[in-house]
Amino acid sequence: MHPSTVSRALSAEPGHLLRPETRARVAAAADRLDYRPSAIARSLRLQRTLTLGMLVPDIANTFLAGIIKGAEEAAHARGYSLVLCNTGDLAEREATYIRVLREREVDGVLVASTRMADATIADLRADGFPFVLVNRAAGGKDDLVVTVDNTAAAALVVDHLVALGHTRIAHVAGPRSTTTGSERAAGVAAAARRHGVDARIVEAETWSEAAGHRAARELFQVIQPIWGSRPTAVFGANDLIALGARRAATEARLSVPGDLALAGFNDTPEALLADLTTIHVAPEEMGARAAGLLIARLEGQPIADRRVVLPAALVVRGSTTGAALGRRIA
Amino acid sequence: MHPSTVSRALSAEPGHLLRPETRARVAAAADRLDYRPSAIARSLRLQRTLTLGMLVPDIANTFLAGIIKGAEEAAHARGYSLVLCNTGDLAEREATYIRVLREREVDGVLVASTRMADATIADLRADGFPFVLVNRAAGGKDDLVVTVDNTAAAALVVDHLVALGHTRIAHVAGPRSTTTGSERAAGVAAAARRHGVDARIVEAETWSEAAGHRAARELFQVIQPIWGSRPTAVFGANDLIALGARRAATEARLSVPGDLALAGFNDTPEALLADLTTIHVAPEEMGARAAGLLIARLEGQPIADRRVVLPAALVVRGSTTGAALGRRIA
DNA sequence: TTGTACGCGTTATCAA
DNA sequence: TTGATAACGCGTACAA
Repeated sequence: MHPSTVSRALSAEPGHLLRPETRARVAAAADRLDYRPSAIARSLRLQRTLTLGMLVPDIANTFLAGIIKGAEEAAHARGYSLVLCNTGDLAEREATYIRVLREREVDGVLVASTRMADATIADLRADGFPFVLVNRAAGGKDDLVVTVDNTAAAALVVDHLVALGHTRIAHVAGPRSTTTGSERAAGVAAAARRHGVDARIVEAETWSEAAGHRAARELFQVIQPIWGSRPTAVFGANDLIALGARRAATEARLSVPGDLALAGFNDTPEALLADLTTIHVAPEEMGARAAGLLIARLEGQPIADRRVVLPAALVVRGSTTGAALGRRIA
Repeated sequence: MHPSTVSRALSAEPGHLLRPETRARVAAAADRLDYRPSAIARSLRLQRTLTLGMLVPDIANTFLAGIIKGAEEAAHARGYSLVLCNTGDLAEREATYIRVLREREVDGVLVASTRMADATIADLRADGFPFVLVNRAAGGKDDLVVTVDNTAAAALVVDHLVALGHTRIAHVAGPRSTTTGSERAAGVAAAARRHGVDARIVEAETWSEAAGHRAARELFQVIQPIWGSRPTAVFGANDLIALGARRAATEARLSVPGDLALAGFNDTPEALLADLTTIHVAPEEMGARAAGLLIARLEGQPIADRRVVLPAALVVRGSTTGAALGRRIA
């Protein structure tokens, strides 16, 4: 049996002419010896690995886990594997991972990391290395992006709170160094201005419950005295931050929604548990779309939209009943 | 410049004798051309990919996400990458993924999948393919395993409930087809027998909140009438199942912990949110230990313990105050 | 329809 | 100390 014949027999390409008998003989032998063609050797020859890299700030974040899940599923369905990299949103680790992934010659990368140093991403762009940005804004106009309209979604929350009658709204923003953090904060500011209501913005250091807690505690202790009276509503830039704010509120003897309305962003399982009003985004679809976009790019398929903006809808739950305003709404 | 010289210059191996000048010249050129050695070609030559596969039933499960995070971190620290595979605990997908991973010649696999068909794992064993089982029991005596003592941990929960005075305890078990599910159920049964208390066990179809809800609803509707009086405590085989049970309880107009004590397993962030008594396990350490064990095996390092059993401690929270028994405990 | 020859980019070995 | 050579396992152009 000759290697090239085996290769042809096992190839999915219909272009190869060989008689059924030979093909069958190869299949039988392969089965008997449980022969596995080496993807490594194939990658070396074809100059593609059918592998994608994925940069994520925190796997343990349930929203990001959903994105990963969707991406992995979509990638696998198209014959691609996914190499997962947890960056902790640290620029240094991001750069290291990008280097590792490129040495391993992944065909492209999905970047869900928000704090990605512009330099690193600019390198990718300059080198023409295929990538898709997920759940974060683009640097360049030509980048492939799957995201939500953070500014508009944040405004939805403010609209909702204002409709309930709130006029003093605090926003615990995500890190300003992240694209999502600054976009959502901008959305809050713009909407508040439009409604003519008062909004104060404090910044959480990270996208975690703990950082939300710290920032909200500072809000209640520092901002509130300056503001004069306390906010009647707090909007956390993601669900975790909102939950941290809830803990700080509890410590300040403020009940939710009795004394304080509370809203988050992402509609993670935690938001449902905590009965939190939030912005619903479909993470698995986001991941799947991103992987699909990257693979389309890799395989030279036509790309309709370079920027996919997924819908983001307000989900109203018990944490914003208006009870903080004297039960305006039952 | 000659390829082998470049290889030697860029190699980390200290065994290579070459003069500093040459080394510097290579480094300079590599830098100028931003040359990246091909990990693919190296893998082909060295017959190892420095890549691990990881089989997980559900990335979106926060406990598993923690395991993945720990494993990825540990792997990366040792120079390995991690290919993530989400199996949904489906035997067919597990088999497919194993095939893909072996074709890609990953050096070994971490198996956190609980429902892994014995046939597939037996294949790995028979072929001498390196693997480590994480958070699930071993099939074979010689397998490498990182787990907790599920039986003992489940007994801890029963001990706690009995100490509070509960005598009718219901366990919403995980799927019997999973090793963790059956071990925890066995632990409950044994502990109940030892204490001479009544325990009923129902089975959730999956490790999800929804399945926990369904099973608990059945518990309240079917088992309870048979039992005569309702259980005063429900122990879910993981936190999600417990939260599903809580929802079913709420629907049955039972308050927690007023009418019903509730406990879970894993101490996920959700358990903290829901103030759930649970068994604390350190998922990141579990993942890290598993990756470490696998890499030690791959690199021929001595292995002290083939079976690592991590500590599992009871964390008592508000969901089991004894209020269900007329506030035996304040 | 099948066989032959070559190259993908490394690194180990041997020769210089 | 460095250069030359072979081999890892595959896919493909070309020859037979």
